[in-house]
Amino acid sequence: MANQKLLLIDGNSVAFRAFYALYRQLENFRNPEGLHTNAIYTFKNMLDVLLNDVKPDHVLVAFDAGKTTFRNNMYADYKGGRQKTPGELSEQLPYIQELLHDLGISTYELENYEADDIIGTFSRIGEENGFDVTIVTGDKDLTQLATEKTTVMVTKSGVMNLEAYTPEHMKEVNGVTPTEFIDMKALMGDNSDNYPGVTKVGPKKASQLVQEYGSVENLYDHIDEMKQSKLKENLLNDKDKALLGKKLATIDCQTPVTIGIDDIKRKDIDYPKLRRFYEKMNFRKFLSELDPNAADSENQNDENEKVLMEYTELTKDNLAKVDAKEGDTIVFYLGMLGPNYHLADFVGFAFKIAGQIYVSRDVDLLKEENLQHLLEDEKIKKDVFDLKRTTVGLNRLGIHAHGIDYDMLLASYLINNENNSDDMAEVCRMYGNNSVRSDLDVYGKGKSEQIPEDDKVLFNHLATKAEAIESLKETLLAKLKEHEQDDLFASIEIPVARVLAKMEINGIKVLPDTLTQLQDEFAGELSKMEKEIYEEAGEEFNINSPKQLGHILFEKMGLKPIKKTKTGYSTSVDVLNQLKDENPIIEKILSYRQIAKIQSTYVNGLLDVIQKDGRVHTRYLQTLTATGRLSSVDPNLQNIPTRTEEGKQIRKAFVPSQPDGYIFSCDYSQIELRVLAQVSGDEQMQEAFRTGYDIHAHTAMRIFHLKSTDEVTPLMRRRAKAVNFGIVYGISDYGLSKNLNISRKQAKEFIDNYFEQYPQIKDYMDKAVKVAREKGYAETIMHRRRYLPDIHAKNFNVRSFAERTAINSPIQGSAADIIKIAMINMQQKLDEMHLKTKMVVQVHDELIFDVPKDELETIKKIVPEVMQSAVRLDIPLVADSGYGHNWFDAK
DNA sequence: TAGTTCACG
DNA sequence: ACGTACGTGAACTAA
Repeated sequence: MANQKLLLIDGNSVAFRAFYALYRQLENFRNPEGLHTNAIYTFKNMLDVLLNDVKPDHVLVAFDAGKTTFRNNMYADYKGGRQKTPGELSEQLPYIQELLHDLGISTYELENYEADDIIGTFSRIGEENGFDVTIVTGDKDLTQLATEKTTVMVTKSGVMNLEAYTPEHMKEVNGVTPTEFIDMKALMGDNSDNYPGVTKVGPKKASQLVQEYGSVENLYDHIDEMKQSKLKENLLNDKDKALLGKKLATIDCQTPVTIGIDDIKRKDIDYPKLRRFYEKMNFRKFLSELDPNAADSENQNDENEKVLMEYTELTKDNLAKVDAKEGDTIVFYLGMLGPNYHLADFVGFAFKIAGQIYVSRDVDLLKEENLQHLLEDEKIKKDVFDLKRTTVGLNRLGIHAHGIDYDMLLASYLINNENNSDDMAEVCRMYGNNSVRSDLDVYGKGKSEQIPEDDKVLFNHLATKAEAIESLKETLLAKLKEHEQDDLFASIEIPVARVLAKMEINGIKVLPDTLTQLQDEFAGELSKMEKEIYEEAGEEFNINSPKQLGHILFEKMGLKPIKKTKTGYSTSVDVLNQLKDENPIIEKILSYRQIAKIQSTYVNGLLDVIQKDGRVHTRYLQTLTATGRLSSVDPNLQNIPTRTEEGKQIRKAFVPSQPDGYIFSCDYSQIELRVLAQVSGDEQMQEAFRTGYDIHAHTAMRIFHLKSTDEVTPLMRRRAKAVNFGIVYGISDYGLSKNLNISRKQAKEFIDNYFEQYPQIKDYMDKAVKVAREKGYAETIMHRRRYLPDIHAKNFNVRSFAERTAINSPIQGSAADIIKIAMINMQQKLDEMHLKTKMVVQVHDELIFDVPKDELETIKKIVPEVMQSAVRLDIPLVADSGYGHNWFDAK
């Protein structure tokens, strides 16, 4: 018979991980009493996985008892300086214990000892009683307990991802055995436990020493044999620290526990109590798991209680009841199936007017005179969830919405774009409203997506949405105000949403014939290249498969793999570029890839999305990016090729709606660097922009210490340009060296020179990071926020990333603010002047127009003017333009 | 559905 | 000593 299984869990450490795994959801996980529940929820999820995997007969969850332990007697500062447990977590700990008891799982804590020691003790007891032991923790310290019979599982990222430390795995990771790991820690110290170890000895050196000497004691016994070095000196100086470290690092496996192995056998689950617990915590998922049969009625009750709302179903006969007058504010919700509102089926709609809710599944009712009037009258204000979606949807019904001044989706995106969702249920939940069911729930997904047949279900759904838009409006507006974002909301995002709706509805004309021509050309080239590649390779294979390609290049042909990915060899461009000279096949693969990309993504991709009107209608996602930029989908019009000759051909298919008209394009010159010059206030760079220099040449002159820009060579300019870009991204010498293919040292020199020449930019970068640390977010010129919780991360990489983000976001985001303002002003100008020209595409720093022949001269004049005057900065904004009979010629 | 690659600013 | 440029979307393969 197989051994019995014992599962030991480090309660505090796992709760800690669980808490931070869902830290971003902290405020979404609250029970009705306001208690945070994210750690409890995640802990239970993880426990389920463990119980299922390990199938233990005995389980113990150990907790830390008090503040001080026997280790503090040896070293007063043990764990000193550690940030204290956040209140939002400590309030959850008692409930985790309660949950465990309801589940029939024992918990234990022992005065004067840490959870580690309890676990050590029970792993020993378990082994002695013939158990296979599994330990689960978020703390690597416990890996010293790994033996042939004991496996230590340590959380990697999040909670669900565990790394199993067996003695073999320890050897792989640290180069030492589990017991030797104690000596390793003694030498290197432990920052988080606040003991120092030996000066200048880190994990690598410590591991080496332990491998050589076996233990700290043995090392010092033989230290005289070591030849004189800084290391030896440090070891001698810090001998006390090393010996103390060893004591601190050693887990006590002989603690005087007052319970035995039989006491921690799993007991029966107390279902009634567990149910009450889940109810108290508002854990609907676990409740429905409890007994799936009862779940339906449970949910039903729940729903009835919360959602059964008063509403009137609208029909042709009672339409007259629905009425509002100028100055009134009403709520409107238009339901559509699926994300693409240009094509989606209508589901129904809801109004809330003067406390009354009206619903119907028949959207044609909206065309009835009084309803259409409600929606089109500018003076009757409408509150909605997703202005753009609603406007485009109504437009398909021939209704031209006006007077939508409030959009719940946009508001919640501005308040916090981090966990923003376009699912209304999720947005509501963030603000403590759980009444709205998610569309996924109500409509289903994929093949089984459908409109509920039951009127009650559908109407309740629509009604709760109308209700929630209204009931949360005050909260959201107050938040906007608190963030000083009322202006950003009302004067930028709402108006730009209206502009975007117009652009999407209009679409841009794409000629299928131009694309099919390209399709033939590319198909010919591709099959030719394919043959050549097969010949060189000596066999046929799928060139598009990185796996197969890697096999051919690096195994069959013996080229040296430069980079690896998670799954195998990397075959990306920069790898292949480095291998170019090795074999002629490389060049062919590169060209093949390039053409294949253009063929599948752009030629075929675009052909698939041309609508009946001969146009493509993209959707601009206004509530997605972290920085405030737009993104574009179905199709993405923001990444149409421009860098290669073949790619550019695609642009020839984008044409004006009238055969003799023009595509007019206007883009900001260096907008991000100009924003940087503005927000940093750097005199040198501002001066360069004011005098209209070529900014990259100017930078080259300065960082290479030249007298004039005449001395700048193309190489210098190229390098200076890369540095300018790097600065915007939050530069590092490594990144720059890789980008420019130069040494890291040289890259560092460029950067140092740069900061010397533009000192205020350096100040800006430091300040951006500092401010983000203090406030927890970065901000654009228009108060658009980006929260950066990772700025406090312990992990260097995670933190560094947040720091670069703190530098980049205000720059990228302010540039996004500026072009949004330009778009609003531009549309207003087009309207005022009654022009037929349409704004059709936005590509971050560029606007594209569909211009009738006779308006070209006007447009040439007003577009750059409007863009350049969007905001007033200390330096000029410059916009360059071009035009032609298609997008290709518009440059 | 995740991972890789590559198109854009 | 750490291991990196910032922001996106789509196609494809392979599980």
